[in-house]
Amino acid sequence: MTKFKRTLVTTALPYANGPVHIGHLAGVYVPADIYVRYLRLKGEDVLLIGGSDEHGVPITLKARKEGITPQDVVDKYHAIIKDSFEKFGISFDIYSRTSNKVHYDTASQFFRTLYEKGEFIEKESEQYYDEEAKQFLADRYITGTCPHCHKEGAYGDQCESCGTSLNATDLINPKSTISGSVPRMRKTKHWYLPLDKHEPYLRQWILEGHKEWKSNVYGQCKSWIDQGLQPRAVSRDLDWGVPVPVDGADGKVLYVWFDAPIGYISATRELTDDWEKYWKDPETRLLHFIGKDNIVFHCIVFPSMLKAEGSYNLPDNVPANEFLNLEGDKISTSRNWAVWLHEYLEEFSGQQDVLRYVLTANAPETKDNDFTWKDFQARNNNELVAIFGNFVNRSMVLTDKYYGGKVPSPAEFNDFDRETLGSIEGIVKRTEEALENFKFREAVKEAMNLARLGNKYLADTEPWKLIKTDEARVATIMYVSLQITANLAILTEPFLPFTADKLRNMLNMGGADWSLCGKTEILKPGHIIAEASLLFQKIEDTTIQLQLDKLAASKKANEAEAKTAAPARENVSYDEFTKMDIRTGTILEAEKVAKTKKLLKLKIDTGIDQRTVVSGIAEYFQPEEIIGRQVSILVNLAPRNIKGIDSQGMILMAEDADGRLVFVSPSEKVKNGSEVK
RNA sequence: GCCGAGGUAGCUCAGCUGGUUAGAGCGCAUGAUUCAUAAUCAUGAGGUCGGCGGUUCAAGCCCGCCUCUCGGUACCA
Repeated sequence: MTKFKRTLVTTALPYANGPVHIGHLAGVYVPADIYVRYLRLKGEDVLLIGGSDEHGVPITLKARKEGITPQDVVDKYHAIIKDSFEKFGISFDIYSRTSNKVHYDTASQFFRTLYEKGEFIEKESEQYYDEEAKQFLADRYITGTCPHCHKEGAYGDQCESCGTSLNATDLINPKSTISGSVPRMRKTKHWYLPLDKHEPYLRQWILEGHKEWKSNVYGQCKSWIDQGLQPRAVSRDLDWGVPVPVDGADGKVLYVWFDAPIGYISATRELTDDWEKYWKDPETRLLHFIGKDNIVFHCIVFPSMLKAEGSYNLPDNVPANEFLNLEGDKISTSRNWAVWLHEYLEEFSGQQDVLRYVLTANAPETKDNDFTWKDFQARNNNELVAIFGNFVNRSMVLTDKYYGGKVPSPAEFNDFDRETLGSIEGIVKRTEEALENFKFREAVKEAMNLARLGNKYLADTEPWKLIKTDEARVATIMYVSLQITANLAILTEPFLPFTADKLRNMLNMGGADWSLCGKTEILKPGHIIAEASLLFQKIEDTTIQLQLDKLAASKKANEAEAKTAAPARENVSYDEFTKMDIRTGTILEAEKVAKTKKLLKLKIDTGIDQRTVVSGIAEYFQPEEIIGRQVSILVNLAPRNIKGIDSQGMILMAEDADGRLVFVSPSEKVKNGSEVK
């Protein structure tokens, strides 16, 4: 750390098509905020940069669906997100957005520099074009029948029914969602960033130069680099985003992944004229706080961009976290399985620090973690209330009772006093060390140990007994207790800023100064402290139950939705139907296709012949259990080679709401080759 | 299948380059205590460190095989 004079911390830009939830907070913003607050308290030069990511196709889709403009969508969510962060005390130096003019300028300029340096490859490819709307169609703008499960309404990039990721060109009967017309293939030109060109550098820089990165980050990078990097398109045919700033690029914008990380730079520019010092001076340390889904962008792609540009620093570390689950299930925006920050702020008004604490103590630092309301309650009641809040309250109430709220003059310290005061420094040191290594879970636990120390000190010295016999001794005890309390008011500031602030007010001690941390005469004898009020409140079972009920309702709504059958497809004529030759057949042999997860190779007696069919059912059936089974098979489907095997036909399956596959078979045994009609 | 990250006490997690009886917090039990939001403090119970095999004087840590979870990737006619 000594080689750096200042630090620039960026936080992943939340996508402005919805509000933010506890997963965002736990993985990125709370750890970044803790880190930055700590550095600031130490008087270091540090900036915390954030902003909303406001481009990309999902936002345009959402706008279309709601009949408003993309700008309306991002305005709405940017405001909600920004407000949530502010209220949770995420101390951004700036929280900006990528629809700003500064960002357009910065991103264009960045693109132009790379363009002029010849850092891009130009490639032409064929893509769907909507002739009515006169625009190219992003994958998401195309719907059609899924080539896998044959459900209608699959998107060009993914079928939501079977979950398969698709190429738009694979869709059967593609349709533009913009005009409803049938799109045509048309040539289009795009620019690509040749990541492969940067591979040797990345290999050296990360795999040799940054072995200290977290194992999840390092391993992920190694995996990507070893798999071989491909050129990545940096532009798209779309009208929402930063226009590609070269001639002949009408209707093209920067692809969102290229545009978004430049948002970090734009935001810094917007904040200060001195921005280059933070981005280009090698004595500045660049840190990206992100979730694990962003590792490849921040460790491979963005550094390649910065390297290609030539004048920027590359990140010194990328402390990425894993994911937070909620009550055992993946957090999901679309399924409304989340604790939304704007809702928490209303339902737990004034209790931001409780959530900050729980998310820090249980942060997904090394693996995915689970957030449960029961744990939330327990940590509040047993740790914040019982250990921290209680100790502070005890020392202050006793001081008030015995000394009218005035810090007493200590008599001589005995060994136990000295030992207690002496161990403060160690706690501070261990907290600092954990913080500097991005081990926030450990850091907050260590900070809480200071309150534990206080409770033990009081229990062992028992001033409430001594007050009757040895007043001088009590003065010393209260003095020591108050010094611990004062230390807590500084030490907990990065984690629990609202509480620490309240505590410092109670102690009349002004702003936090980290250099006092570990000192044992922060509050001088005679100093007047204010009246004690409780730092934390107990959370009752009923409050927790309310939250659990809310989640249960969400789950129920999801289930109801899953039960609704998809609407019927477009009518077909009888002739069209009879083109499909479906027969009954019997499975003679079955074996797993090597090196695949889902595929079984089946030999079917169709009554006409014996043929081989590859079927994606291995996740639901063991080969031996289906031999002899009668099935329905589409026998005149054009053959296709899958994993080196010619598959001649398709077994018909019914898919249950949970994705489980079930054979569609005759209810009684019939002759093989019987027609299904 | 391949790549990556994990699998350590009921729960959440530490365990440095392999080295004495494997640790912490919460929960649980018992005792102490009453200044404090029935909070606190002490003590204790509880683990074949995912499984099997190997290297070593010595393995949670190294090697091989297997298994489960999460992520990436291939595959689903």
